[in-house]
Amino acid sequence: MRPYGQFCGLARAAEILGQRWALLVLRDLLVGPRRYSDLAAGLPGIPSNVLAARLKELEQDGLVAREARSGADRSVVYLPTRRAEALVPVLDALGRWGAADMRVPREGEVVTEAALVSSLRSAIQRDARRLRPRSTYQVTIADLTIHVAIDGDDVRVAPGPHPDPDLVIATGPGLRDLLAGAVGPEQAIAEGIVELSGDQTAFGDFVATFHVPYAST
Amino acid sequence: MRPYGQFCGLARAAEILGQRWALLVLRDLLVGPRRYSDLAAGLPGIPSNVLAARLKELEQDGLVAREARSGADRSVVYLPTRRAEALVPVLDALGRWGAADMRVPREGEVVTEAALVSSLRSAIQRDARRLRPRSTYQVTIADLTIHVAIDGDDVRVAPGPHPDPDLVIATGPGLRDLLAGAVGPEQAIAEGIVELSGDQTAFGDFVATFHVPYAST
DNA sequence: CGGGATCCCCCGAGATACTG
DNA sequence: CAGTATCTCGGGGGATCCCG
Repeated sequence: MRPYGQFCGLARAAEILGQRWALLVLRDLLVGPRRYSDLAAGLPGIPSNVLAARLKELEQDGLVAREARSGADRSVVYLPTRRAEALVPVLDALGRWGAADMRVPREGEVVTEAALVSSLRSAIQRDARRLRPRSTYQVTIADLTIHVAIDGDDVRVAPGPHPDPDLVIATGPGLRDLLAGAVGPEQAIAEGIVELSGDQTAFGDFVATFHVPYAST
Repeated sequence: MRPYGQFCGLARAAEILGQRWALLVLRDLLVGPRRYSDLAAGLPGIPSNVLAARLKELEQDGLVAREARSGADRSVVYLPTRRAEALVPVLDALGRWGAADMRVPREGEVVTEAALVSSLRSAIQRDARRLRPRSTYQVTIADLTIHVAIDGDDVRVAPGPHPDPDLVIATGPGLRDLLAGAVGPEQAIAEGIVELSGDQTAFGDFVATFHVPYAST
């Protein structure tokens, strides 16, 4: 990591986070602890040596901790430190900014589990008017499944299915338009952007809970 | 700019802002319009070809606009677009995060005008209790001079001297401790971290207006 | 003199293979 | 499973040159 030679917080941040793949490694770790091979699988295209180098650097910079699990499963697990967790609101803001002119996947772009979870997390509107105080959702895109559990102001987004979702939503990249409000809930249903099963009256609540606008101009 | 191949706002942001020097070029432009040579001078160590390449890419990405000034001074000026301005709160947060474990300059690190202005801007506490509703300050570090004008909740930080400052503050990298609250106003005076001239009673107001904490642990 | 373009060198990323 | 080893290649670092 070549230094910028400036006594400046932004320059220091850029030295760490400007490294190739660094932001995405952190994004994945901030969704939950990951093993080396989890990370490799969740970051299609990352060269193995680059992943190893990033993890080593991020550990040295105090953002990532290695935990060697003992016992039957003696794999190595990487987890974010408190310093990395302090980045969550920053990465959320960065992600929303980047999403502002992201409407349709480019050729060959994929959606990963961490991308989906962190996108929805960054989109949470805690003050949204809700139809119901508690609700649970399961969202599927291609072969990915995540879930959302809302309890009052507490909104949780996490990987994997939900044991007992009120509503199951199957969708695709068109979800982006829905989050931006460019497509309303009824229109999304009508146009087949989403397929619902379960308590369909909860869908409005789901849509109101998340928002990531498009760039104004 | 090699794509990450993920349909994800953070990945899109990383493709643009993860480029070497990109964040610092934007930081400088967000302080004010700059000519090519202004940028080169404000970013010590940036290779000329890299600056040219970044500007071209940032223009293509819709973050930077070129404006060819006509008339006597027919220089080219670069300015941030609205899309770049939407980054201001994000870069502020990033800079504060980076500053959280930045206490002392590393060997050879310098302070630039844009670094100083944007650091102070990101540190503004709009809800700070003030001794006086209006006040103006001039801050000098080495050969750099910037100024601050406070009018109620309106706090402005800009390059250059102020025509009629209430208080002139000469300081150095020790300003970092002051912003973090690790050193109080009186202590800063006593230890020679700052040298004041003018209305010294305004110094407490100045200190209360800006805050960038150190990392907790 | 401002605003770049060009050249060469080298590091770090990409790709792939291989090992404890 | 968790990396290291090796090779290639594009882009950055540094200096110099060029053009209006």
